[in-house]
Amino acid sequence: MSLPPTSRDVARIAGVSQTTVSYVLTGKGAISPTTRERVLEVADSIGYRPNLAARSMRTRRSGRLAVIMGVAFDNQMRMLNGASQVADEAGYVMETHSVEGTVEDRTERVLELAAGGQYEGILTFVPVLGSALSDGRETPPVLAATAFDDKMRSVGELADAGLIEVFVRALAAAGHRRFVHVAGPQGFSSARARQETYIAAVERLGVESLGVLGGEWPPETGRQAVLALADDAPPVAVIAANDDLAIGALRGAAERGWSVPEDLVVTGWDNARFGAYTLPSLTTVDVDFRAAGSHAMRLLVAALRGEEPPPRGATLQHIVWRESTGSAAPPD
Amino acid sequence: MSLPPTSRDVARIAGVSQTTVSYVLTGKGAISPTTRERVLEVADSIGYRPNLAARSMRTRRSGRLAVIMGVAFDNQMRMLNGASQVADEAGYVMETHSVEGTVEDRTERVLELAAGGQYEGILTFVPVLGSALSDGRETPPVLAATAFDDKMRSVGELADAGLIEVFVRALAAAGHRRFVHVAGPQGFSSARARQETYIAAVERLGVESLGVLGGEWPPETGRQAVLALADDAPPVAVIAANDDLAIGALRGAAERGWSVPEDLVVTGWDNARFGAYTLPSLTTVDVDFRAAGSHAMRLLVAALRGEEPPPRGATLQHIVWRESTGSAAPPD
DNA sequence: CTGAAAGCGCTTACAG
DNA sequence: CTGAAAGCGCTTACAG
Repeated sequence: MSLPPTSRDVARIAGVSQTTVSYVLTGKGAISPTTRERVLEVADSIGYRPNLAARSMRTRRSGRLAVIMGVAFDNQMRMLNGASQVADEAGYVMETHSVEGTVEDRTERVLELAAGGQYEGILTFVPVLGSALSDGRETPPVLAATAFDDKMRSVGELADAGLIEVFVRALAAAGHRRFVHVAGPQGFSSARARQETYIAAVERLGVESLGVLGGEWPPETGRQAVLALADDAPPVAVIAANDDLAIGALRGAAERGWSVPEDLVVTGWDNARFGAYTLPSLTTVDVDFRAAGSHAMRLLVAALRGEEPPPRGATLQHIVWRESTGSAAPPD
Repeated sequence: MSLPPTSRDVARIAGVSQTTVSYVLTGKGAISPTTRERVLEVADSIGYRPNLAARSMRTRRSGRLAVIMGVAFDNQMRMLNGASQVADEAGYVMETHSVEGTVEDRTERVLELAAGGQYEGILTFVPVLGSALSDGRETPPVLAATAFDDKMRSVGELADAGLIEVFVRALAAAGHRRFVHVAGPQGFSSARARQETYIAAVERLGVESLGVLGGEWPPETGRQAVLALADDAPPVAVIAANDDLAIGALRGAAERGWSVPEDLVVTGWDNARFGAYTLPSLTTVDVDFRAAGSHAMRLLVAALRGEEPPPRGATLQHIVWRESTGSAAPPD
């Protein structure tokens, strides 16, 4: 139960000053190879590891970046991967914090973290109030990697729902005249954007819409949406807000004896792992969450260095046409 | 770009000592309501927030717990939920760190975190060398919430593969005589345990095994495994190491014109969201990852308080029988 | 009820 | 090439 060794212990044992130990460990100063060797040996033998809190208090540099995550989104893992790699390459350690509660709770938590002096920069994957986000050269910078409502700044790629219109257009071109949207919860700007894009698209193309169903993310919602359709609904095109809803819709169709893609076609969103293996396989939108995470972290690192924000790079979304939409060809 | 306010700033503006500010903010000492009020007001007005690094250095208590995660496992999110809630209730802040690299890299990272002085306890969801784990009353305690190999201590529930034998037994009782296992990567003790349990079970029951295929987690591996079976393999029971492999197997069966559950039956593991909606729906093992996370965190909190480790509670796994195994009844 | 002072474990001018 | 000393922002005996 003894206390962990400090740099002072190393110094004493090695017969040098604390200064020398510090120089050896940080690689600064000019230390003779002999001394250096001895210090390293002692440090290793007594298992010395620097106390990061003390170091960061002194240097006002923690070398640490925080990512704020919600607790329930699988896709965050992929964004995390991308962000983590960029942070690594930039020489930062990235930590993640999970937050729950209301948007006010989450905002408060982010403010605490920002003021806690332990992070040089913060990236949030969950929505917080705009008041918590940086707009200038504040320290530490706080950036959001997701878009949820108009009060928040955001990198925004993930809320882009333009491909919904491409779905509707391509299916209309393939002869479909009747559509329905199975929406996600409207608290998510991604879900809202998809719904709005759907509504605008059916109107613009002059095809019939049986309306907007759903409103939650789980597959059961997709299943129920299809079970709720009128018996004479087919042929109908189901535009689902994500792949979970879409697989639920496939199941619902089978339960009603409707075959896909003859009676019903289905599109999803997210390119979940299972989508290529459903029966029939699922047409969807591949979202490069990893790239979204990378890009968000790159923005943070650029802000940290006072550099220009890097350009967006290639688009993060593209349609993956599979069996659930039959022969609806990509429009080109 | 000005520095954040310190407790010294608050003291100066409020016309009191730093001591008084500290007492007000920590709720210790006996401060008059008037003074208390004024300090709080000033602190709020200048947006003061305590520097946690300084506080923790002084108190040697950070109130913070770290969870170490790998980057690629969806199920971790659920474990995190459970752990987070327990930490919260126990009055700790929980942070997560993502680690990559070899087991040595990860071990080193855990050791750094343990020695960094910023956490009162550490829980790892990814395998690390046993040398990084606590066995006694070390500070901070480091516990593992997952079992990967014999060198590591672990809470272990997640590596329990006993239900594989229940699958084999129930399917044999329903008349199945030919089995095959689609394994996960053997670097995971969960995958290895399932494979070993499978091998022991087919042997004990005297049923035929077509062998062990697979060796990776993605659905494509499951599909390939079924495509690799001999034409005269059916009727065959496919015991897959997880649901991703199982949905791949379903797809492979369809591609070969084999119907499920007539020609082929399939079992999965994990109770993924999609499993109730595949065609046919998937028999699987529901794993209460949230409870596993809760329990692991409870163990950590108990260690922190010097209390006895809490008992395991109810089992975390149970079979969910669905369509992919036909009429194989649970052996109640 | 309040304050002066010490010290947590580091790093970094500065002096030699 | 090395060391003595100051100080990062807090908390906490201790004194009054």
